[in-house]
Amino acid sequence: MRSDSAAKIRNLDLFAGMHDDAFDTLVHGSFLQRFPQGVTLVRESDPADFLYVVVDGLVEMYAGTGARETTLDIVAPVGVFILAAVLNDEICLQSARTLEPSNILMIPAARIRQAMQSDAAFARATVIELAASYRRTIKDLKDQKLRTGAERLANWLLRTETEQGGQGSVEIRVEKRILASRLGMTPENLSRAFSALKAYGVKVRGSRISILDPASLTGFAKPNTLIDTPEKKTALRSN
Amino acid sequence: MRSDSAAKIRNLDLFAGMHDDAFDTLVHGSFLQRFPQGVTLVRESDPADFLYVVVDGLVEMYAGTGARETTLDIVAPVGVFILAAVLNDEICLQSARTLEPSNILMIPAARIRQAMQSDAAFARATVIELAASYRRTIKDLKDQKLRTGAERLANWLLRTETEQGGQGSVEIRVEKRILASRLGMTPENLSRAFSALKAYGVKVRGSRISILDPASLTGFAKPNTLIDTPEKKTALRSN
DNA sequence: CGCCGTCTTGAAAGTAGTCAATATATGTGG
DNA sequence: CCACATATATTGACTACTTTCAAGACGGCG
Repeated sequence: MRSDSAAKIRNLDLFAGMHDDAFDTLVHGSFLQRFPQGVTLVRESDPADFLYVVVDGLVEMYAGTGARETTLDIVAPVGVFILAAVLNDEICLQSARTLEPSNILMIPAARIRQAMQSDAAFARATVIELAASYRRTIKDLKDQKLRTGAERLANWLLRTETEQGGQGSVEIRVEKRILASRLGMTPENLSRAFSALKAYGVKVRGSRISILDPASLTGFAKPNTLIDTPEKKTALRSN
Repeated sequence: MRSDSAAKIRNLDLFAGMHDDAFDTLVHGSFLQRFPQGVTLVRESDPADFLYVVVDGLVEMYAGTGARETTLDIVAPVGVFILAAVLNDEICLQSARTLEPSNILMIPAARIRQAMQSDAAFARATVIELAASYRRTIKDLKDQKLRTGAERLANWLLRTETEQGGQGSVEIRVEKRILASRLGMTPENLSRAFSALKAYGVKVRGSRISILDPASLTGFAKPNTLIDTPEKKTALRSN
């Protein structure tokens, strides 16, 4: 593993408090591997044999039933996924595929569970990260149950604008059909939602969205602290 | 605290592995209190000062934005709620109110966090319970994003029939408007969903639902293992 | 009994999904 | 560099699903 990658991972909240030897044990059994775009890393109902860390790239978490399919999360560096399944030695509830060429660290599940036993700091960090991921999912559920598609989009735009530095515009980093799925709607419906937001000063040019009248958009979106405020810890996704 | 209540709590997966003295410390600072029906125990955006254990009764977890409101979970004995908020010392994302007269154990949040530090078995149990709760919420999110209202109801009926002993019928233990909210629909829509399920052998008489043709209902519901299978550990809810 | 809240049913409107056609990108090979 | 093939994005028409509003039915309780 290259040392900058190692440093990245070491600094993850999840691993930062670990003893050096426990961390070394974890990393020794692991693989850092490069995957091209569009590779399925995990399939739902697979046993969780590895904990995955997105070191570089972008990974989509998704799930389906027969015909329908939905995107549950998009994991950016440095993020973790299928932590919950690993900890409880259960099958995965979500599939994962790369949206870009990605560097992925794969840590054997058994080593993670072992580190939980042997390293108290790791156990505590895991609790904190797990709780944060859990709270993010509850927020997603509230977003889904309490808002219309256009409202979800409007609030996503406001959150993402802040996250991207508050420049009054948002760059969509994934295909719009994936954003649509993440927001719980069809691509057609996302297009229409963007059209509807024109009235509140939202202008679309390809993947670049301009927010010309933030006050107006906020008035429509009615953002809610208990849905739209990011959790303190951000470097984790799991299932 | 009465000794049967104490035993109940002691046997919760969350506390079962703890050392006796750590458990005693936890319980000593706690209150076991009886609340009438309809009492709000926690309001969303409150700081999480206590971990709550439902010893007897029934508690609704709900949340809202301005006008709209939705039920996120219904916690039965012996279940825990707002664990995630307690662990991360964050504000609650959900409100809680009693649906029945209930016995509730309130454990000061500081003691829980302290027990996390001092008792490794408790830390591990917390991870397992938290992961299970997290996975349940992901299942809820999938249920919500991938299914129509009638499908959610059909699958809920099949799951609940099994849970209640497989007698070919289901007893709804809460008001239908609360079930409707839990399933992500209006009361009117729940009524219509029940009507739609008549065609698959579902008969409604008050709160008693008969499943006359399980095969037919299953055919409509298309249950999915990755949504409808209960997590191994069940004695926990948190936020 | 009679009041009150819940539950059900109906009609209308709003919201979202499907299907089809067109437009816009993206990428490939000539 | 262009033409083409392919995939994504948008738009329109239609259908399906869901909510809202309103009225009536049912049921529990003083």
